[in-house]
Amino acid sequence: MCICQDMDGFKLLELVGLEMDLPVIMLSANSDTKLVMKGITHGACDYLVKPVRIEELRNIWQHVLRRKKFDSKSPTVDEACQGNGKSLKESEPTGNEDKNGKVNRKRKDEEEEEEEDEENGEENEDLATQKKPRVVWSIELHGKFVAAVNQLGIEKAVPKRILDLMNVEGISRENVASHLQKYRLYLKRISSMSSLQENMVSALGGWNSSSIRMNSLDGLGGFQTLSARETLPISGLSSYQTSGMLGRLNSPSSISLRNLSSSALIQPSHTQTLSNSIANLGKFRPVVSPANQNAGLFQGISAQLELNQLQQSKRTSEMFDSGCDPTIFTSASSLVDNIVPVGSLINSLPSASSNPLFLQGNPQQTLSGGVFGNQNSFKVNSLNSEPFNTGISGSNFLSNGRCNENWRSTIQVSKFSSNNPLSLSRTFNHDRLPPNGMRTNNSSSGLHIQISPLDFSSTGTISAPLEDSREIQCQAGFIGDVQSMNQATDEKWGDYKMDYTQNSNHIFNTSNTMVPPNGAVGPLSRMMDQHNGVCNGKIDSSLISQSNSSPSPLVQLSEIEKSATELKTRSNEDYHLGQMKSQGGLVHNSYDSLDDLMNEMISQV
DNA sequence: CGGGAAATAT
DNA sequence: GATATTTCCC
Repeated sequence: MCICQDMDGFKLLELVGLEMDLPVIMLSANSDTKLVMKGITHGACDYLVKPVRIEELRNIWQHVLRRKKFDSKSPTVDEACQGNGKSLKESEPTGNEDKNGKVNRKRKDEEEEEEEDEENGEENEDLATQKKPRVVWSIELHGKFVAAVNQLGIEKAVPKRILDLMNVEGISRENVASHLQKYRLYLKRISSMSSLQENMVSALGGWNSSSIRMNSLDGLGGFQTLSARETLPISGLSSYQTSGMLGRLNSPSSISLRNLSSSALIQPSHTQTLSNSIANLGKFRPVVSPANQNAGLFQGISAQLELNQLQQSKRTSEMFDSGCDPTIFTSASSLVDNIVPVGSLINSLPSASSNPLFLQGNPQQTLSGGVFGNQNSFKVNSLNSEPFNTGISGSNFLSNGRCNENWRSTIQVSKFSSNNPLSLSRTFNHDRLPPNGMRTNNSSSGLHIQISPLDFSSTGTISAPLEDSREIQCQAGFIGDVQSMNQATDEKWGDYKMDYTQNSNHIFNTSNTMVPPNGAVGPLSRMMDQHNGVCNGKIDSSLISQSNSSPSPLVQLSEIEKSATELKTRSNEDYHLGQMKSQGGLVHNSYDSLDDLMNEMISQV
C-alpha cells in the first residue's frame, strides 16, 4: 500500500486494516464524537484524544496482555477488538478527557493517527481519568478570576479564596495559584512600567530615551504575551467578552481603589521608588494596564519603531526631556514595538508622519482626532452603535456620555477632515497590506497583530471599528475623569488579556489592538506634539499624572489612535490641530486625583 | 496552603 | 523560540 501525504488518517486506517491486519489506535487532538466514531467504524481499535496521558498508554499495554490472554481463551474478544470498532465504542476518546466539565478545549486540530501493534482499546478510560485537562484561561474565566481578585483585594487574594469566589468547576487551587502567579507578574510589570515612566518623568532632563524605551518595552512585552495567549482561545467568541467585561466591570473601580489604598504590591525592583504607589497602581492594574496592553501588542515591532522614532528623534527626545509625558513615551515605545508592521508604515509615511504634523497638534487632541478619523473612515457606523458594547460600557458608561459628546465634537472635526480619514484609513490599510507582513504576522503571532491594522482596514466589520473608535474616544474623553478612566481602564485590564485577545473578534479588541498599533505611531507623534506645544508647561504635571494612573493608558490609546490617524492622514494636519484643541482641555481636567499620586510618586523618586 | 520556580505542553 | 500551564518543592 502506499501512504501518500494527502491521505488522511481514515484512509490509512482502512489500508492498514485491509492490508496489514493490524490493530490500530487512532490518535487525534480532535475529540469530536463524529470523528471518533468514524475512526472506529473504519477499523480503529481505539481512538485516543491528544494529548494522550501516559496512563492511557500504560493501559494500552495492559490491554494488550489481557487481549492475549483472552485470545487464547476466547478468540472472539480478540477479534472484536481488532476488527470492528464498534465493539470498542467504549474507548471513545471523548470519555477520556473530560473529567472536568471543561474537558477539552476544542481544537480543531487535525487528526493524526498512528497505528500500533497490538492493543485493545478499552482500557484507556480507566487511566484516562488520570489525565488532567489543561486549563485554558479564557476571557470569561479570567474575568471571573479578576472579579474574584478584585473582590478580595489583591492582598487578600489567595488561590483558595479566589477559587471559592470564582465558583467555577473544573479548576483547581493549583490552577488558580498558577494563574495568580502570572497575573501578579503582569501587574508587576505594569507597575514597573508606570514607575519607569515616572522615573523618567522625574528624570526629565536627563534620561536616555533608549533606556526608557527598553523599560517600557519590557513591561509591554509581558502583557502582550499574556493577552495574546488568552486571546487566542477566546478569539472565537464574541460573547465571552460581554460576560467577561461585565464581570470585571463589577469589581472594578471600587476594587481598584482598595488596592490602591492598600498598596502593597511588592515590587520587585527597580522601580520601587515609585513602586509603592506604582505598585498599587499596578495592582490596580486596571488603570495602568491599558497602556500596557497596548504596548504589549506592539511588542515585536519595537526595533523598527525605535528607529523611526529616533529618526524623528529630535522631537522625541525633546519630548522626553521635557518629560512631558513619560507615560506616553513609554507607551509610545511599547507601541512602537508592537507596531512593527506599523513601523513599516511609518517608514513609508515617515517623512510625513514624522514630524511636522505631529508636532503641531496636541497630542491628546490629536489623538481624539485620530480616533475620530478612524471612525469616520468607518463611517458613522459608530454612531449607531451600540456602542461599545455594553461590555465596555459597563465601566465606561458614565463616561460614555462624555465620550459621546467628545465624539461628536471630534466627529465634527473629522468630518471636516473627513476625506482624509477615510483616505487615511485606507491608506493605512494599503500600507499595511503591502506589508503583508502585518497580516502574516498576525496569523502567525496572532493576536496582537491582527489587531490593529487588519481589523481596521478590513475590518470589516464595521462594528468593530466603530467600537474601537468609540472606545478610544471615550478614553480620550475620559481622560478628564481620572476615576472614570481608571475604572474603565481597570476593566480593560481585568480583561487585559481579553481585550487584546479579543481584538480579533470584538470591538474591544479592535479598539485595543487597533489603538495600540496605531498608537505606536501615535504615541510618538503625540509626544512630539506635546513637545511642541502643549506639553511644556502643564504637561508635566498633567501628563505625569496620567501616566501614573490610569489616565495614561487612555491617553496612550488615544494617542495611538491619533498617531495612527496621523500617519494615515498625514495630510490632514488641519484636522489634527482641530482635534488637538479639544483634547487639551480634557487632559487637564482629569488628573486631579491622579496628580496627587503623581506628585507623591515623583517626590519619592 | 501559598508562592516560586522547574518542567512541560502548546 | 517563546509562552502558558502544570508540577514539584519549600
